[in-house]
Amino acid sequence: MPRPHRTSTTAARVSPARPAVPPAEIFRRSRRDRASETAQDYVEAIADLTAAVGEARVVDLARRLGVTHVTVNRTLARLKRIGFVNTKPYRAIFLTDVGCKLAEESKRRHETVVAFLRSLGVSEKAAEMDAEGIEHHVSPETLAVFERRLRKS
Amino acid sequence: MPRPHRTSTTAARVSPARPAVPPAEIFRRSRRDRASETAQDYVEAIADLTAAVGEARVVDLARRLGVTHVTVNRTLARLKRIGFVNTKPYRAIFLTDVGCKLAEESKRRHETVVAFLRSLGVSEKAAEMDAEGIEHHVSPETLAVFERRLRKS
DNA sequence: GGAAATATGTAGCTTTGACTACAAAATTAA
DNA sequence: TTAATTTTGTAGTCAAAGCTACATATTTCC
Repeated sequence: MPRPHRTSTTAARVSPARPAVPPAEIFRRSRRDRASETAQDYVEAIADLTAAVGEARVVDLARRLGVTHVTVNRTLARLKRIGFVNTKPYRAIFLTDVGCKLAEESKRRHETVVAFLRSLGVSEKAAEMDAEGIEHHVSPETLAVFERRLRKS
Repeated sequence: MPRPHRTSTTAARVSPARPAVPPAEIFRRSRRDRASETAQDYVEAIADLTAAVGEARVVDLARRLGVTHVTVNRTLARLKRIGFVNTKPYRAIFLTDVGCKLAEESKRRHETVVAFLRSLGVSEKAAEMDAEGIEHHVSPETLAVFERRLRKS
């Protein structure tokens, strides 16, 4: 016979554990972040390409992001629906004002994270690699701490 | 009339840009990381619960992770398929040796990231929140840097 | 101008992770 | 020993992000 059931409340009380930071909330935020990661990667790539070669096109994005052009198309459709980009069939992709703002924020965050890691002695390669994942999970508070540290060094 | 096409190679050459770290590779790794995040979150939660209350059960995991029990069930099926957990209907969930090892690594990484952020002056709440997302993207090199810094302080 | 090359688009499939609604098993309590 | 509660499981849906294969535009180049 299996072990006894415990009521929700009891179970919660039984594990007072350590620092006592909300439980599920943390994971919920983490998941929310994940949902916007793709959007940020795309608008950033679009901004970069536009700045570098004058326009962002599907193939360029596909190459840059390491996915097929089909995936790019599908994702762009979503970004258009959300209001981050403007697209017309067979034309270059443009950011909306909102998308542009997001791209700038993302870029700033990305650069801050890279610079911070570099300042700690992390290699350029690792800093770039890690930053790509980390940047999406850095809260304003932590970002401010990174920036302060950078100014000090 | 739309703009001229450029060949792949040309496009690549046109943007020598900054540090010159591979392009698509970075995003590919980032996506790979994302795929294993869930697994790590689950095995860590299972290990924690087992340590705290003697066993990990579906409802507990659901509460902890902030999802429904259905989601937990589906994910556990995948983790079982991959070989991280052992489950039997209506029984508690156990980690395999492999799952256990992963849980330990994850926990260590998590704690290191939290401690490192705290040492910089980030609040406990923000440190916990950010670490949950960040930990999955910290390379061994960067982790080592964090640890070295912690020992120094 | 027309053929070849390149880019873009569409159809259809897969996996993951999330959900609601409903059904069945196990535990607790009366 | 039932009845109520709680837990677990199952069916079926959805959206995101990935893919291959095929079709259509556009550009380039001879």
